[in-house]
Order: sequence, then structure tokens, then C-alpha cells
Amino acid sequence: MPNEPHQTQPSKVYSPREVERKWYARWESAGFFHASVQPSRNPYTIVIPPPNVTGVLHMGHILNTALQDTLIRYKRMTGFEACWIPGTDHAGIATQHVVERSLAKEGKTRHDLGREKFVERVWEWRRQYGGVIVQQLRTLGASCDWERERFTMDETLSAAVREAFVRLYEEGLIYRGKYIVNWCPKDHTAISDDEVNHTEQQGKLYYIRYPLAGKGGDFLTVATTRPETMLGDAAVAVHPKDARYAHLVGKKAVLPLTGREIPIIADDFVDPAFGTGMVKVTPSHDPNDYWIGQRHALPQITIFDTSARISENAPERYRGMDRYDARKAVLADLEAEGLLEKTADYTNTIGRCYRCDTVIEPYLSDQWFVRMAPLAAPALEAVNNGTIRFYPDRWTRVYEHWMTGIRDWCISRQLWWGHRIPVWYCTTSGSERCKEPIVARSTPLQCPQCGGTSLRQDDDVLDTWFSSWLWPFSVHDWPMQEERGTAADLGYFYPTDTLVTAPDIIFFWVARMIMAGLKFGPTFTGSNDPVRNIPFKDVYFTSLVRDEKGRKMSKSLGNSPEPIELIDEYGADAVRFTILYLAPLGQDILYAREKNEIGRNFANKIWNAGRFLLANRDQTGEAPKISAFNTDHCDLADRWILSRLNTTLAGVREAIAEYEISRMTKDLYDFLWHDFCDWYLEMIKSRLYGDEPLPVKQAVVSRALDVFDAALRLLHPVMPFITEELWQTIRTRDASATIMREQIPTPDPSMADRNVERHMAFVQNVIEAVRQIRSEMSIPPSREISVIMRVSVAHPEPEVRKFEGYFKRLARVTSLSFISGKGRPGVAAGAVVGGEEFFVPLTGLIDVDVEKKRLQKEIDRITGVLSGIRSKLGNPAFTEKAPEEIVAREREKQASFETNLEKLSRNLAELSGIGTSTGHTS
RNA sequence: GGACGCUUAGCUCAGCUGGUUCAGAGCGCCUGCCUUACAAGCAGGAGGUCACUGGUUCGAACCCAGUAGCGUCCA
Repeated sequence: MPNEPHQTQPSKVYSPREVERKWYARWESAGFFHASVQPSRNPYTIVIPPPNVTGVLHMGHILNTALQDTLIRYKRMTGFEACWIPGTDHAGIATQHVVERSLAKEGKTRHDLGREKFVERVWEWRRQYGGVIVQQLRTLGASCDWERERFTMDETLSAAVREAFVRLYEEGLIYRGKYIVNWCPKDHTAISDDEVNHTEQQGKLYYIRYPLAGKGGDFLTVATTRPETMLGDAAVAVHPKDARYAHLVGKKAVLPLTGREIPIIADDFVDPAFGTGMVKVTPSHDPNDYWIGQRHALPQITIFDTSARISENAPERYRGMDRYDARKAVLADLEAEGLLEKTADYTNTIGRCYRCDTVIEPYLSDQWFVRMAPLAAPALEAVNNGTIRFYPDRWTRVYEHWMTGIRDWCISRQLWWGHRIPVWYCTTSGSERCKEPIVARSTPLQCPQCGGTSLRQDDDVLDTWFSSWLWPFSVHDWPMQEERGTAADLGYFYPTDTLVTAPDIIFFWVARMIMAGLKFGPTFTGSNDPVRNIPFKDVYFTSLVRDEKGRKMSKSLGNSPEPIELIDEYGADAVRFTILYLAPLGQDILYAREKNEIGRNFANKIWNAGRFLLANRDQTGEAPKISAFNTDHCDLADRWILSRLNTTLAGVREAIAEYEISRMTKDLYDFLWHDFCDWYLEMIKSRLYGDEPLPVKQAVVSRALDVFDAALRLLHPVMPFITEELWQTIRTRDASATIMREQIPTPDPSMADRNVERHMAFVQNVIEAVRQIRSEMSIPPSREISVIMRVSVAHPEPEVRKFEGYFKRLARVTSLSFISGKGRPGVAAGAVVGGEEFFVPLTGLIDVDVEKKRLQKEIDRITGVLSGIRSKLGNPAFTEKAPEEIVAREREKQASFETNLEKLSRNLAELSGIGTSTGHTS
């Protein structure tokens, strides 16, 4: 079979695998994902939060990608030039780890290779494995503009990093200095404050005695959680107002184990209530002590090396010990000298490296920083004044809180993989004027001061986020947009419209992108207006995906389903639908793989609706189309489904505008499953399978296809594959046609019809009441029943006759007849719907006692509701204060319930007259 | 310690601006059905003091205050 086999009969069960593979390949090769500058259309742009190049798809990506793709596809189908720019992030530490691990298998370290060779090796790794995650995004159906794919280490994106660095440096917003930073002793690099995870742990508080200098036997006691750092102590501090110790200030203590004399100082920072009210001060190994040290000009004694082992600045006996061994040794020695006064339990928080979970060490070292306050001010303003909006809104306050207390950003990392800091030092001469670092966009050839050619580049690389924060415009090649010919794209697609991301990177990334947009935007927008320069207008903060026990999904717990397996088992459409259905805006979602049955079953339902329509189309044919919706030979069901479709169109539009994607999926689900399949398709069967003339049947089929067609388009953004497959199948399309480039219909008020909806409700209620009688009376479906209705002014006989076919098919009623006056048709079950009384006569079948109980139950229910209404209306406060419409509505309700009650009671009384032993179930 | 969020049926969640036969859906459970699109389905049913306490209001699942439990972020 060289060609695709002609599908004669689609299978009963939808199998997504081939359908999905087929359509994605066609879409991509046809260039349907590509967007370009279209002056006649408004752009709608999203930049993907670039996943780590080492990453594999996890549940967070599934949610995030499903959301972005839904937005992009919806916008693409509603008149926008929708552009979704994909890419990956070079992920400094993570990627370096991965490659180091692979080296380790060869028994090598990166130092064996040297920096240059190692970086080559990383690139090699990236070429080989770096495409995994973007392939996985394709599997999910992501309609990214792959022609625009970027990598944060690409040449232009690297140029962006240097440009940003140089500009900030020249403005004095980047500086280098020796400060306490968060040091990861395993990765041998500084990390920023945000990259530290704080966790509580059960620790100890040690009370240590420091002898006073000169005085035999006198000592003071300090309390600390980290006794080993005492080797680097530079002082003991007390609070200036602490009367207990005032006499000691200015004296000296002898630091045990080292014999060094250290001063006793007074500083506001000391909490007199903590421990003894005396603290040891270690400027090199504690951020607070660092600042005390600055204030009192204390020496900085660094007693750890970069692996957190005791260095040569400590007494010889401890050198080379790691920090935990050193703690034991120090404690043992203090104990031996009788200087360990006591030990108490103490809960404290420790910071861990977000990458490797190693306990971080506050460490004094030379690092590069970005001055944040000047950048933060306008970025805060843009969010506070609504130029940028957060969804859900409450994140605004979190953002505000952080931005107002923001600290400078440590951007240097002691890694090999990343953007090398564009700073060089002259090594030609040691002269004073050559000490200034040379900061340049491209590698300088000589020292601008002395002209010497011996230059050394700074060893450090930049924090990965230092490239990520430029992403919304670096993807358009800033600052090289002119030479790359992408200036028009940058002008058209920037600012982006929506950013979809997880709230845990609000500080790492979201806030910094806003700063970068406002800072660098003027260089390419030519405007100082924040509205032009912000990187995005809306930020959607996604849910956190948890397991069914509410735990965060994580690799170490192994509680996350493998997304690719999920897609394989359930289909991408089902996985997408399910997660969107489960993810309300701003709430975490509890996820378990079986939940994907929601999406799978829904896909299957739609599939079978399609099969049904297809079979009828082939059998009956279709009436020629005259407008968007065929309106020939319309009856109640037709007008109703059009009205419902219109409501759904409006609901989806509204939901998506508010980013309530979960509500959108629920609207679609309810419309397609319940309105369309359960009611509408069932109802048109009575005409399709009846004696209607062919043109009527053809009009019915044609209209049903119109509605289905519209519903498929509306559903396409959520379930792209199955909707394309069905859309292509239900009607003949051009070879180049695709649902993803079709338009979603706009809501049309002329389609809405309250009257029709009311009539339909009556029909539905009658059908449900009959079904209920059937079920409660245990009348099998095979058993024929008839319905006798008491006609009234509200629903005269000819009116109700029109619905006869529906009653017959949907409630399996064989005959419908009418009575007037007060009589009743002997032994019969009865019900009242919308004030209308009807009976199901079942002489010989019905158990009168059962029916009496059934009636009584309904009477009790209505009596209850009525008494509520009556007491409401009997309350003058209500009738006086409540709005008139509400009161009128209550009166209507009262009247209608009273008639119902009256009819049911009479029915019950008459039934009792007939006696209790008449009927038996046959 | 501070900020924010959540608590509705056995489970997962809807419930918009306080008022519609307001207490809903899906799953699970019970009953009956292979009714010519679908058993991954159809029809019917049981099941909830809307966390607790108080307040505002003619009227509260919904607004306010407090309490408890859970969760997240920050210090």
C-alpha cells in the first residue's frame, strides 16, 4: 500500500498515535507555525520560558506548554498574527554537571581537559542531546515558530549579554567587590540569594567560654550554632545598651584553640535576648557578621577553602578537615579544655544549593554584582500601575514586597560553561593606571592604557539568568537586529503579550525581565514609554502540579508520571485537555495518571460523534450550504443547539480573556458532551431515521455538520490533533487547508433565543420525568409505554405534538395522547413538569404503593421548598427591602409550586381511591 | 515571626456581582441497559450542617472578623 489506505469506516475507539504524528509533521512542513510581520494584523506574541537544554519534559512543562499553545492557537484563529518563539536555556550549573558526570564515567574531571576542551565537550553534548526537550514539545503539539528557535548561548544572544553588561557597567550599575556570597562548596561557585533554598532543621546551640585577656579565670560565654567558625572569629559583640556587659566593651578576650586576642565590641545588631546576649563575630563566614566587621573595621579571617575545608588561616591541627569534621574536632577540644559550657536543642534554618542540595556556605569572595535599586524602581511601577498585569493578581503583592527590599544581584559564577564575563585585565605592566578592568563588547587586543597586548580575561562566567532576563528581545537578535535583518520583527513582535510561567521564578526571571525590558527597551523601541518597553503585558502564573497526595512532584520522590509515556498511552490531546481541565487559575493541581481518562474519554466521545455524522452524511447527503449555518427546516432542537453554541462561543471568549482556561475546557466539555451529543444528536435522530423527505434530512445533516465544524474549531486550541483529523474528514477540504488557520466564529446575538431554550427545557424535563418513572417503576426499556398529557393554555396540544418525536425517541414513548378536564387515566404514574400534568398509564404493571411513595416524596420536597418561599414572602422586611424583581420571582415560584403541589396531591388522592392491591409487577 | 492562599459529596474540583427548583460536575458507588456514533458508552439513583464561631444583611457557600487545619513564599 504505497498510499495512505482509504479509510472506509473509522474505528469505534479513537487511537491518537498516528493521527498526532501525521498532523504535526504536516503542520510543521507546511510552515503553519511560522509568523511574520503582517502590518494589517495585530501581533500576538509569546516567548517560551526556555527549558534547560539538559532537561526532559516534566509535568510542569506539560501544563505550561498546553496553556501557551492554547492561547497561541486561539489567537491565531481569531485574527492575530500569533507568534510563539521557542528556545532553550544553557543552564550553566546543570549542564556543566551533566557533562562532568559523563566525563567521570571515563574517569576524568574537567580539569583533566582544561577549560577550552571542556567547553568544546559541552557544545558537543548539546549538539547530540540538546534537542530532546524541543522534540518532546512537538509531541505535545506545541505550535511554536521553530524557524525562530533560539539558544541562550547563540552568537546573537551572547552579544546581547555583553551589550547589557557593558552598558550597565558604563552606567555604574555593575560593580565588583569582595562580599559575603552564598557559596556552594560542591559546585565551587557563588549562587545568588534566590538560588538558595531555606529549610528548617534540628540543630544545636553551643555555649562556649572565651577567657578574658589578662585576667586569670574570668571568661565570657557566647552562643553559636556553628562552633567551627570560631577559628575565624574577629570579635565578640554585645548590644550597646546591654548593662550586663557594658563593663566588658573595649576589653579583649582570648579566642580559645587559637590563642588570638580579639576585641569586645558593642553593636546594635546583637539581640540581647539570644543566647547569652554575647555573640562571636566571624566577618568572613556570616553575612551579618560581615557587616558588623565593616562597621568596626575588623579583620576578615577566611578559615575555609572553596570546598569548605579548613584552610591555612586556622591552626594547623584543623587544616584540611571538612566543616563537619572540624565542628566535631573543635567541640571535642573545647570540651577537653572545659570551655564548652552547655549544649541546647535549637531549630534553625539552613540554606541549600537549589541545584545540588549541598548546604551553602556564606563565603567572602570577589564577585560581580548588579545594583538593583535603580532598575527595580521603574519595574515595580510598571506592575503597580497596571502596565503589566499579573494573573492571578495576588502575585502583585509578592512582587512588590520583593522589589522594595531588593538586594544587589551577584552575577558571577565560578563555572566554565556560560557567558564569560566581558572583562579583561592588563598583565603587561603592573602600573597603577592599568589596574582598571577593561570592559568591552568584543575581545580587546591591547590595553587602552599602556598599549600592552598581554591581557587576561576574567575567569568567571555570568549567571544563566543574566542571559534569560534579556530573552524577550534577544530572541529577535538584539543588539544585532540590524545586521541580522530582524529589526522589523523586533519592532512588530515586541513587547510580547503574555508570559506563562511558574510562580517560583517570579524573582529569578519575571522581575528581572521587566527590569531589562525597561532598561534596554529604549535602545530598540526608540521610546521611553514603559508601555513600549515592557517585555510583556500579562503574566500568567501557572499552578503547581502535585501528586494525588498533594506532594510536589520531584525526581527524588519518583512521584511524577513520565509525560512521554502519558502521551503515548492517552494521546497528547487527552493529556492537554486533562491538565487544563484540572488546573484552575491560581490553584495547585493534584494529578494522577488515571485522570487522563477524562481527556481520553472526551476525545473518544467527540470521535464517535464524528463517526455518527459521517455515516449520516454518507447515507443521506448534505444540503448545499447557503450561509455559515444551514437554517433550512429548523426545529426546536436546531434552534436550541445554535443558541447553546452561541452561549459557548461567548463563554469561551470571555474565559480566555481572563485566562480562565479551566473554565474554557469545562464549557467545551459540557457543550460537546451534554448539549451536542446527549441531546442534540439524539434529537436529530428522530428526523434522520424517520419519514422526513430527503431535503429535510439533508438540511439536518448539513446543519449538524455546521455546528460540529464550529465546535471543532472552538476546541482546536485545546485538542489540536483530533479536531484537525475530524475537521478534515467531515467535509472535503483543499489540500492546503488546515483547521489551525481557520477562524473561530464570533458569538452572534441573533443565534441566542431564550424562548427556544425555555421550550427545550420543558421537553427535556418531560423526557427526564418519564425516564425517571420508568427507572423507579422498574419498567424495562423494551416495554412500550404511552404518555397522556393534560393539555393547558401554556402548552396547547398542537404545540406539544411538535415534540412528539422527541418524547418517542428519547423517552421511548410509543404513543402520546391528550386529555382535558379533570379526569385521570386509571392506574397511572404521574408527574408535573412546568405546571403540566402527564401520566404514564401502566395498568397491571405499576405497583400503586410504589407510585404513591414516589408522589409523596415529590410532594414532600415541594412542600419544603414552598414553606421556604412562603416564609420569605410573609416577611415584610423582605417584600419591602428586596428588589422588586426578586420579590416578583418569588411570587411566581410560589404560584407555580402551588399548582404543582395541588396537582400532585390530587393525583395521590385519586390513586389512593383506586386502592392498593390493584397492580402487581408482572 | 510576617505575608498570601486553601477548606463544598467517599475522592478531585465548579459555584462569576449575595437572590433562578442553589447546593452542582467528573470519578467512585448502587440499579437497569450491547437502544443501528460511542460499554472509554446510555439511562436512573444514593450521597454534603458548604472547616468552626460570631457579625453584616430582608436574605450568606459567597461579604466582614476571629479560630482551627493544610499549603506556599518571605524573614
